[in-house]
Amino acid sequence: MQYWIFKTEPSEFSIEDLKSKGKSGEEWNGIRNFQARNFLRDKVKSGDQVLIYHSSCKEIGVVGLAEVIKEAFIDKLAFDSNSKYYDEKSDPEKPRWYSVQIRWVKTFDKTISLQQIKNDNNLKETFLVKRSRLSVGEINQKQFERFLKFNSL
DNA sequence: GCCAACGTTGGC
DNA sequence: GCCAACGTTGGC
Repeated sequence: MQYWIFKTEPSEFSIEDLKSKGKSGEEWNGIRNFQARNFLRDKVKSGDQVLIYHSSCKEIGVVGLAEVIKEAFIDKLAFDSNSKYYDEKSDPEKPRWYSVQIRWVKTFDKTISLQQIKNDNNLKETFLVKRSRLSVGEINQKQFERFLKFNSL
């Protein structure tokens, strides 16, 4: 079991949008950063736990939990010239970008704010603080449990 | 809306 | 393969 944080702008796609997709979940697509892509393509596995983080919004922070229900598959938006995620350099014979499927598990009662994360000795070591441009990143079990504990406080 | 940080591109 | 220029992210 591995633990991840996926970032999203709630004005584009929020945890409530994910919740509305129900058990079949939603494709996590549009990731256009190579390191994040490598995680999605090579490391993220079915059953992995995913914390959802809202960025570029009023209440920045970790807002809930999801889980992976389908491992890496090709992100077809890269081939759609009408999509904002179109990438002319992605060759259908040799796809560049990948998605995974996740489904909503729970929405936290209260957002765990970036400020709280920065103030926590354990959580301040996460990529949310250290590598703020990365949109998909791994956290360890201890950090994951710390997030859940924050929620239950 | 500003701007610092930083990932990506492309010329050499 | 270096690195300057460029574009984007994301907190404030």
